[in-house]
Amino acid sequence: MTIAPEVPRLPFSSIDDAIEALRARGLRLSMTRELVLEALFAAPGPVSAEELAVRLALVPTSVYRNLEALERHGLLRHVHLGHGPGLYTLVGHGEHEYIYCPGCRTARTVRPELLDPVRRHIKRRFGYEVRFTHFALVGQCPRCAADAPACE
Amino acid sequence: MTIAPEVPRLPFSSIDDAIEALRARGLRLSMTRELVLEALFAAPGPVSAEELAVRLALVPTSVYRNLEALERHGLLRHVHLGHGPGLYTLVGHGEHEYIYCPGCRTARTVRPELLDPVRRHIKRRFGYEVRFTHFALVGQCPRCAADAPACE
DNA sequence: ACACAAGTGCCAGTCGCTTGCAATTGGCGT
DNA sequence: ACGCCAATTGCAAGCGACTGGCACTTGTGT
Repeated sequence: MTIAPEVPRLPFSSIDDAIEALRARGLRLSMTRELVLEALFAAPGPVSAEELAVRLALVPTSVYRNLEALERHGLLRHVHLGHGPGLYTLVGHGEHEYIYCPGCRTARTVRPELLDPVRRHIKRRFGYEVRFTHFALVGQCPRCAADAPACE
Repeated sequence: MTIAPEVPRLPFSSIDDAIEALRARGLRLSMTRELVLEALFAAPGPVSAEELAVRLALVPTSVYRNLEALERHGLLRHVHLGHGPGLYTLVGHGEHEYIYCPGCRTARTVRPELLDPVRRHIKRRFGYEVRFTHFALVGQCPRCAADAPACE
C-alpha cells in the first residue's frame, strides 16, 4: 500500500464520538473494533498493530484489517518513526507530529501548529501542502549532537 | 535496521573517486560492487535494490549486502518516498532532496539549499538538525490539490 | 427473529530485506 | 607469478510487517 491520500480527519474527544462517526460511515462496531478503539484511546502514544494484537489478545490479521478500515475512514492515522512498523493514533485525540532522532531512536512530539511556519514556507516555495503526519521529521537531537561532534 | 546515523558524506564526481574512497576504507572492488557503483552512477534517479539486481542480473542478497556496505561507508545513501523499498543514490553525484505526493505517487527533487531555511527554523525552535534525506517530504502537489478540492 | 453484508479466524503468500554457511576471489606480500 | 586469507559471493532459509482467500460468524436494519 502507499501513503493514504489525505482523508477528512474527524476530531474525537471520546470513544463515543469515534463510534458515532464509525456508524455514520456504515461501519459496524464489532467486539474487536471496540477493543482497538479503546486501546488507542487509552494509549499514551502511537501504537503498532502488533502491539495491539498482543495487548488485546487478538489475531494480528484482524487488527491489521480494523486499523486499515478505520484509517481509510479517517478515524485513525499512522506515522512512521524511522524504519519499523506503522504506529497508529486515534485522530483528534491529542494530535501530534513527531521529530525522530536516529541516534537515540526516540521521538519527541511537536504541537502541529508549531510546524505551520514550515508548511507555509514550503507551500510558498514549492506549492506543496506538506504534512509531517506520515513520516516523522528525522534529525539529530541536541543531546546526540553533543555526544557525537564527529558528524559532518 | 534503523535509519543510519549521520555518516560523513564523501562527494564523488566520478566512479573513480568512489572506487578510491572505497579502497581507502578497506573495501574490495569486486565485480558485483563495480557493477552496482556504475549502475548508480549512470542512473537518472534513485534506484531500488531489487531494480539493481534485475538490471544487473545479480543475486539480490549480494546487491543488498553491497548497498549496505557502501552506505555504511558513506558512499551511498537511500531515501524512502512513501511506503516501498529504499531507493539508493551515489553520494555527491547530484544531491537532491525529494517531495513526494501520495496522490499521484510521484516525487519532485529539491535543491538541498532551498530547504536550509526550514532546517534553520526547526533548529532554532526545537534544537534538532533535521534532514529530508532519509524520508522524503510528503505532501499534496499543486496539481493533486486542484484535482481533489475535497480534501480538508 | 431473520437475512445478509460486514467482520472474523485461519492459513498461505508477498515484499523487502537479513542471516548463516560453505565455496570463491580480490589484493596484498613475496 | 604464486599463495594466503580475509572480504565477498551464492544459496537457502528466516524474519517482520503486512495482505489476500475463503469458509464461518455476527452485528444490525427491518
